Amino acid sequence: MEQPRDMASKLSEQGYRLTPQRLMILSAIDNSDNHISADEIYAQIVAKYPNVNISTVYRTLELLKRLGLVTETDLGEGRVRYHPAVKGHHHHLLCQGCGAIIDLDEPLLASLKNTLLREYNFLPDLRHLAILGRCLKCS
Amino acid sequence: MEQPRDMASKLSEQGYRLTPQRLMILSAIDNSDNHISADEIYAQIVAKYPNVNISTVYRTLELLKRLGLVTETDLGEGRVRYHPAVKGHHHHLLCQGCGAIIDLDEPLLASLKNTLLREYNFLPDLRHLAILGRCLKCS
DNA sequence: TTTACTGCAAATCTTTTGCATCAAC
DNA sequence: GTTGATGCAAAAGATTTGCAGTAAA
Repeated sequence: MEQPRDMASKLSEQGYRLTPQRLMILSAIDNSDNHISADEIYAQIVAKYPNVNISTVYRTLELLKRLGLVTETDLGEGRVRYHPAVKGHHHHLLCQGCGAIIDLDEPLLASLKNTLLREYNFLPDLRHLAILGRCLKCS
Repeated sequence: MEQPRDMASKLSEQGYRLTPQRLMILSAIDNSDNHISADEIYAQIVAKYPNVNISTVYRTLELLKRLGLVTETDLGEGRVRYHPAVKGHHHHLLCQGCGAIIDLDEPLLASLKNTLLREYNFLPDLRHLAILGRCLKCS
């Protein structure tokens, strides 16, 4: 199995410049346990490097998306969250009581995928699926 | 089976006023085949009644949501869509190629719901679920 | 040296809100 | 006549963009 090269190497391999801003954005994304939003990335960086701009964060996220290095998830919060594509695709259970985000394993939805293909001729992209509801504590 | 009374009657029964703006908003929602967004409702009304304001649309949608008369769906378009609750809950397949919205029947996801309950102690609210992907033509 | 990348400011887009007026009841 | 609903204008929050200067290669 090939060791996944890190995002910075992939950027420079493709001819994109490795600026300090990009490196900080990459590490913020990579170090985040949960999925991180643009302004969380920004806040984390501004703390150490006060004159980065949030538009740089958005432009970098746009680039990483285009290159398939990060994955975007819309949890219906009115903002979008990102996480590294190499960490694999998750499905998300978002508790509307306490806000907990539970990651779901990929195979669980395989049968749903098959059903949709078979009965609706629809090829779902389940990589960014988010399911809202309530966890045990909150229900 | 009780005949579902229309949204206007329910509003006035609950002591809310039936203004012409509200009636036009209600009929826009009710006549829309697909799920309709706030600015689509607004555009439709302004055509005939040029001095309605979009904030009235938002305030009415907020009210209808609170009363359970309309249902909100976030298809990840950066805006929210609405449809009458009496038309039942749908699950949505959104084709990212051609934009088609395919409605899915409720029972289809029953087994998913059961699995999430059993294995994750999570009670999903599947009423507003949207699944992105590609239809036969576009895949 | 070249030109991709950045910071800044301003624009966009959706949704929300304060406030004085207006109209449904 | 009351008070809830509206229009207007402005604010808010996320994201995008134009532009001139800067720095990675």
